[in-house]
Amino acid sequence: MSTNFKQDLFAEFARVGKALSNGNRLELIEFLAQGERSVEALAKVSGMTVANTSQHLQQLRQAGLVAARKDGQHVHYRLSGDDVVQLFECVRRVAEAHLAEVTRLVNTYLTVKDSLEPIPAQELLNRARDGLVTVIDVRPAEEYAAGHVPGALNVPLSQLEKHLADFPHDTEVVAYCRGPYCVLAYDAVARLRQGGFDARRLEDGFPEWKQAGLPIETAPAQKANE
Amino acid sequence: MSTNFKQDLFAEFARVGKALSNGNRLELIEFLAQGERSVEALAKVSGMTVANTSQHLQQLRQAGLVAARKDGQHVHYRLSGDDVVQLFECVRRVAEAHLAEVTRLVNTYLTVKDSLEPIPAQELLNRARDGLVTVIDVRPAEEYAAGHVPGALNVPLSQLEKHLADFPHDTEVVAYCRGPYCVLAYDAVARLRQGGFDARRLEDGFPEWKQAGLPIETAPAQKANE
DNA sequence: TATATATTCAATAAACTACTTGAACGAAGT
DNA sequence: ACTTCGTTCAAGTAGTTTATTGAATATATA
Repeated sequence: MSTNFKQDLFAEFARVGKALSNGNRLELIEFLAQGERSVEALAKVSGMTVANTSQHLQQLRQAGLVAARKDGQHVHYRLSGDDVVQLFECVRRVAEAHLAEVTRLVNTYLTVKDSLEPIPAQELLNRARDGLVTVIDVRPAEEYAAGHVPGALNVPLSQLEKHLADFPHDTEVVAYCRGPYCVLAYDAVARLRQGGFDARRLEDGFPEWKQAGLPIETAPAQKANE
Repeated sequence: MSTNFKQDLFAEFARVGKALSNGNRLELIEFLAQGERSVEALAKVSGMTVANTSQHLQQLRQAGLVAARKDGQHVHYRLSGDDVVQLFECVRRVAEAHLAEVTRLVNTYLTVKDSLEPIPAQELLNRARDGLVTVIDVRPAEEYAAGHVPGALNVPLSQLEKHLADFPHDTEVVAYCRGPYCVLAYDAVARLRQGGFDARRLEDGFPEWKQAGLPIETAPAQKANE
């Protein structure tokens, strides 16, 4: 009886693990870490069919990781708490630390990574206070609107080209996006450097920034495309 | 190509999730959080056959969560890092917070839980410094030897009865074991209270204590069964 | 060298998971 | 009432995981 308790309990814990056991679901979690999303938006961004996406969301919900809100004919999913972001980051950190294949992948695809010397969050915060740096958020406008680093300009990657002239050449430009493995910021920094800017990438992305308890801004403070 | 990177990467992360997707494996992780163990010991404690245990350990190893050391005819497994303990605790916390079934199970089996008012780790540390409390570690001797709360007496549950007379009636007695859902400390506190002692349970167990960065003692300081 | 012990490997059946397809449902707009 | 749209459900197939069993491997002991 008391021996069943533990097994039953751990079987419940395993439901959380099971929810994390599929790459597509992890990708959904990562997108949901940016904010609430409709099924369609999640399907589009993850490259799955809508039906397939719906089923995965169902599984995430049964494991308690996401919650749904119905609004008209749309259903908006969101992570059920900040602890889920933390859990995701825990998984990522363990995989980075102990799976050789992860480091191989990172080295293969992100060869630039080392040469770009990412800037730690705390350091960016200090410099931004002194106005020594221009911060740009290269995520889509909706993700920026849901929350961003204070004072950051929203310059979606697609519009970077247009706004190159707006950036100062005398201060450093720091770009960030969805997370440490989101390629948006990598591409942005590469382009900026090509244009002669002193550009760097923020270590990690917005969810990690928020998770670390650093200040955030939810109102769209500045738009680069005024 | 850059789109494959993310999928490949997340598929790797999912291997970690997959390792966590089975209750038996989670139980193995919990035991390994106490220290190194042989396959046989793990099989015994988890109630699985040795072959079955070996296979699950294999999977944990492929996911990078455990590492093995061969010593004569024994193979000793251990967690591959403290980050794995943290990951396990993350899973547990999320399950506790978002799965109704977990709270139901806890309320069904551990009805005593609320009435025992567990003592937080930091508070215990403060009181122990002032000698206001007797701390007992009710885990088996080998787990105690691998690390324990400084100054704690090792009184395995099986020997509690014998040593009841050794405990003081004028100071509080605090018991701890493997973790928040390990029943050893519950049983010990129940027995002690029955004997008229002022007994409480430490919130969480030894792995959580260690994980919190609190001081630990590895040499067997005091034995209750001298 | 023979034998016991600890662990892993291999083969199997039963159970489960992922993805696809097409239909069903319910809310909004015409 | 009818159509459209976003989402979910249901059924089917291919592939994967689990637990069991018995054999294989390797290390120590006699």
